[in-house]
Amino acid sequence: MADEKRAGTRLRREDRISEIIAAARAVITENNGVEMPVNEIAARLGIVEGAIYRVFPTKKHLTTAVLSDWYVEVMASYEAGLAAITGTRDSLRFVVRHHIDCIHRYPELVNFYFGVVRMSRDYWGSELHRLNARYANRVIKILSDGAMRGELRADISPRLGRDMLFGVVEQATWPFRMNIGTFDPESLANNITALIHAAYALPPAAAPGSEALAERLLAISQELRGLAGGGEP
Amino acid sequence: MADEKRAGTRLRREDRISEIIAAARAVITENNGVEMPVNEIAARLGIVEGAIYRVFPTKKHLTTAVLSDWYVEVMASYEAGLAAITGTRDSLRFVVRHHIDCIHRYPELVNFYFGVVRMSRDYWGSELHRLNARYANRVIKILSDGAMRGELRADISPRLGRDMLFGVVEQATWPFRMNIGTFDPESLANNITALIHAAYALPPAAAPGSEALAERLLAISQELRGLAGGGEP
Amino acid sequence: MADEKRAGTRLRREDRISEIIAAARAVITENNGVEMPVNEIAARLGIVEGAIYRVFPTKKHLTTAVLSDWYVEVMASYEAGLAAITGTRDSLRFVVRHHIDCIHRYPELVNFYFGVVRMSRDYWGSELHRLNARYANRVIKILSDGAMRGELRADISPRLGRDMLFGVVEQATWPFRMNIGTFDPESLANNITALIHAAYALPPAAAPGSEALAERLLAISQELRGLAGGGEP
Amino acid sequence: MADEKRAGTRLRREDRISEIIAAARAVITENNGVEMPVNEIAARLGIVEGAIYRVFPTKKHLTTAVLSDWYVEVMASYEAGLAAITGTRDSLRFVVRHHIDCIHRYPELVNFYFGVVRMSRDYWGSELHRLNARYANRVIKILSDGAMRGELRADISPRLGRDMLFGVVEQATWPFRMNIGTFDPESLANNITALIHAAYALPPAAAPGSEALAERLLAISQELRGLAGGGEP
DNA sequence: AATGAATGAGGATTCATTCAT
DNA sequence: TATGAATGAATCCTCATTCAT
Repeated sequence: MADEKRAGTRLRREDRISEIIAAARAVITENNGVEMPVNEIAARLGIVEGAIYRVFPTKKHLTTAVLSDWYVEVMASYEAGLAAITGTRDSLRFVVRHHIDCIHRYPELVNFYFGVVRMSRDYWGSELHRLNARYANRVIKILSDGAMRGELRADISPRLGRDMLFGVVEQATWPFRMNIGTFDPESLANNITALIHAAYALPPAAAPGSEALAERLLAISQELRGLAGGGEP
Repeated sequence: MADEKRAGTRLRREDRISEIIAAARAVITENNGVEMPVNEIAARLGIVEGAIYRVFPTKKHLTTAVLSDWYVEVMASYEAGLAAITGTRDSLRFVVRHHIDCIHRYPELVNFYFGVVRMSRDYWGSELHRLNARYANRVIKILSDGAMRGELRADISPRLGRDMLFGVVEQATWPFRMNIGTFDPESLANNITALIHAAYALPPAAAPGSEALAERLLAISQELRGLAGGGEP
Repeated sequence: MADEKRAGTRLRREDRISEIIAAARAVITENNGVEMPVNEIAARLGIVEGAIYRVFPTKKHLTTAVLSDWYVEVMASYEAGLAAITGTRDSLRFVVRHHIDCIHRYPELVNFYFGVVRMSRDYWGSELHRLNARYANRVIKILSDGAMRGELRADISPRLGRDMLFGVVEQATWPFRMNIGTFDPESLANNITALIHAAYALPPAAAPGSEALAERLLAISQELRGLAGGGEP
Repeated sequence: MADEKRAGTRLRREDRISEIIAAARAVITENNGVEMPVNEIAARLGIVEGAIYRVFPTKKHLTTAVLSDWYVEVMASYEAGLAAITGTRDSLRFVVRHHIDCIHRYPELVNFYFGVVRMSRDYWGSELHRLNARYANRVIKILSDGAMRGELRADISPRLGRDMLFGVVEQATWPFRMNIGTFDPESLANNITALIHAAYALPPAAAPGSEALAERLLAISQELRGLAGGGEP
């Protein structure tokens, strides 16, 4: 596991940073996202713990580095993908699918984020919190744009839609993240998208094609038919 | 913090158990649901740690006792309330409201449950997991009953609805649970209920007057066109 | 395991003593002779630990009671059996077989005796030590009687024979006592008896008919040769 | 007991390891081979317990290190000595003497080995068990070589001889190891060697000069003498 | 005579962080 | 600048024994 031979290799500061971050990520993965002991990171690199503290003054700094590094990676495809999509529903679907895929690929990092980082005292206002907001708030934008264009309901805050989206994904993938279940990304994404979209669809009262409307159109058409004096079908 | 005076009070086993559970709950609360050190519990009661281990063989046993005790408390009003409600939407609303109120009253216990217990290796299959399932699966029943009665869509698993409900509540109450925000239980419950209900409402495709209605409107419009005598395309 | 209902049954002191001893023995067995926690004894009887300390002032007293009780049991058949045997070899065989059978039936108690009791600071001079001496010294008697009758060598202390006998049995049954092997009492007893007997047999130098006998045979053969009148080499 | 002055001395890892092993050995000795508390080891070195765990992940690792280190020390003279000896009896004697000397020099370590290590659940198959087997099985080789050369009996497993040898030494040195007696290594070794050798000597039935045979030969020679009518001796 | 709650002195182990070299 | 040994404060847990009731 540890690379016993190369201990003490002198690296440029940047390389050492990336190396540590990569090792830390591996350690998180190994520990199922439950913990990230500094000594395991050092052991994995064949360096001593002190060497890590020379680069990262605190474990929290390292943690932040690891996760924001990961965010950068994840954000790239996320924002690029979103940029190429216009429709409301397609955008939602993209976000859902992207998030699900992300969990599918990095369940341990996600667990770490959910269980350790997000739970900590000073997460609020931290860099990671900002990154997460940037990630999550794209959903707010999609929903509020949809509302502005008259496609989606405007009576319920898009923030709640954001919470619903990430909440349902988090819950639905829990057995998988706990190693006691699996899921099919494709169908899960489809179903969640359908639910979110339906939840934010224009409410029945306003939608063309509600039952009441149908009745009224029917009535009108019969009246017209009567006016026209036309024969039976 | 500790009640220095009453150290050594001789209690009946049952009373000691309740006392320890209560103290443990207080310690969880004090620690914002992040941890529950045994020594703090003992200190709070003015007893030694060993006295706790005489009653609970393991910290996990104590944890389970604390949370299942809490579940019992919470379940009482939950199941009673549900029993008194019939309609799908009302039932949903009740669950949402009840869950939200529960978080509103016991944010630290909820944090503890989410961050510590549910994250642990052996939660799956534990007594707490069963209790939680009993709590959560009422939503599945509501949604599938609704589907069976033709009120709700049947094309998406009610399990996802359950995940959506608890997921959105968990997300939406996060700032409050982290002590950095507030929320209004009433309006949050209303909005979430509306979203869930809309999400599981019969989708346009299934409503009388979606495809079928479109066909009929087409036919009517053509008829009208005929009545009007016009010949343009 | 514990007899939950009968807690607090008021017993005559003697009955309580026997009960505790029996439970302690069972606890030792359950723990493979490694330990004998007082709380397990109490739990097994459905009484409290204090009740045990009312009868036995100290755990050591209880331990002694358990083992001397066992010794009494074992001694009965041991001394009766020995009384009925006269020959040196048969006596040895009886002791060996009896000891082996004892280990075969009570491996955990033997482990407890070997590993816990015999290792303790104050075993020397204790009641158990005396009992053990009484048990073991029968071998000394057998060997010294044999020596006095001229059947066995007298040049090596019979104490060493005793140590050899009990030592070899202890070693040879170790895998069985550790739950990682088995043994056949019959053949093991036979072999050990043979070894001990051979070890203490009159050594060639002392036996009528070793060196001396050889000399005499030589003389006789020469005499015979003379009688026969022959002259060949 | 603790060397208060030199606390915190910064040592090279290797030196620290040796130091800890040496201290652990001293602690075992101090405790008569009954226990080896980690805190006493740390106190003796003027370091904190954690410093020990940085080097030995587990108390069991430390224990193994201490004892295998000791084995190495003991093995050196053992195997060298054995290599220089050829005869069966001399080899036996060497092993017995070596083992006795070992107990004479390190009674507490031997106690620790017998009472703590060998009694533990996972001793079987451990490194120490292998080392011990290597040590003990030399006796098997000596005895089976002797049997193959026709010097020793082959009808009883040499394994039993090994058990007899180590068993009798363990028993015979017990009072010394318990600090309640002494012994003379030289004569003890001689006697034990004699016993073992006699035990495995070719059994009387096959040996020239058994008593019965001697009697019969005597009878025959007298008869012959009578027949010959020859004069008195 | 009996109960059983409570003690207290350990014991092994973990881990982020510091600091002498 | 880099090393890596050492820290120290926790943490969970055990168990023979005492003593108030």
